[in-house]
Amino acid sequence: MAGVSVAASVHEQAALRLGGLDQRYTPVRRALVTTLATAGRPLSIPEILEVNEALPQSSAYRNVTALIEAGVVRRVTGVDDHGRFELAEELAGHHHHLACARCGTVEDIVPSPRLERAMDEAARVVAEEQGYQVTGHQFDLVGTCPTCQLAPDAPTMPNARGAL
Amino acid sequence: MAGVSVAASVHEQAALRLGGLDQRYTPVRRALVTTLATAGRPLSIPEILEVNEALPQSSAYRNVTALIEAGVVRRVTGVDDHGRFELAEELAGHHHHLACARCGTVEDIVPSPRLERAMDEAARVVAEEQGYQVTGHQFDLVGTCPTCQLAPDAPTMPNARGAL
DNA sequence: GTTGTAATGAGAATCATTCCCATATAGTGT
DNA sequence: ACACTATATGGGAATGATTCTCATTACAAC
Repeated sequence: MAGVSVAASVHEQAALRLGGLDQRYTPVRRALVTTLATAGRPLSIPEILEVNEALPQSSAYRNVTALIEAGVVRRVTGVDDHGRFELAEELAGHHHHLACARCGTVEDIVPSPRLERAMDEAARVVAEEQGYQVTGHQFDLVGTCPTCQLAPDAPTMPNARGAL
Repeated sequence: MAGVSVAASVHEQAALRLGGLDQRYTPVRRALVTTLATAGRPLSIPEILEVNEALPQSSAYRNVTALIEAGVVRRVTGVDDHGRFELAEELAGHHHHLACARCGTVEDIVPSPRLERAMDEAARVVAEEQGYQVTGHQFDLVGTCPTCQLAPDAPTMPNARGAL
């Protein structure tokens, strides 16, 4: 556990999926995967750049996009407009999110199997009624995080425009 | 829109909530509320401008923001980055969304009471574990809409940028 | 009507994200 | 190792949505 404590399978999967598109698993991409894998929550590009100081913005965007196309990463939309990114569920496991309406932070949560089943079923039924082909669902909770609960009363933060 | 078949109570509520913040329920704001109320799905600013041709962009953004602050409108984030807007649940009723991963369109759906109850419960449990104060949830389905299913394979549609 | 406050609209400014392109690097075959 | 070709990189310019600025206008209360 010197530098990176990321399961080897994650990197293998990433390399494999990129390879399928004739794309390489370069150092920059490996760094991105490592960053996302160790974060435990979806990160925005600015947050990724904070962790990888030498990484140019354009490379971050370009490679996150490449990883998304390869199915290694997925984009999460939270309370604000910032794109946030996390490893695809096949690599990180299925889970949901808890977003703070004040500061915009998003955390991972794991729902009960029962709820999960109910949601899957509901998804199928409702979507088929509309003629959609369902490819996934998103169940996100919105609230106020412990930190922001303590803060006096910042007016719902600059970021957190009209969340639920 | 002429005859405007929007429940009077919606406008009353809007006026009331704006009034509470010393803000007026002006013609522009009324037009926005009417547009959103009759759409039946969340609209992006470009879409709103399409319906209200004479409306300047800056007024649209400014007033949507004002309506959000007054609790009349809420922002919805779908598959792409476009902000989409709809009437607050207190005015339009609680519901969820079905988003097309291709073109980004978002439709309203009404889930079963059973699922709704399960989600509320799960929300409470999970959030309390994390010390959050839950204020709401969001259950969105992602899929491919009937129209996009027919299209060969446009790579995530041009819509992702402009209006619908 | 006068006065004060809020609203409007046109355009400038901001900010995240994407695009462009010249250079660097990995992978492959020799 | 050598050359060759495709992909990746990074710096900066371009794009596009959203926000801000400000002079002007409309409304409400006096």
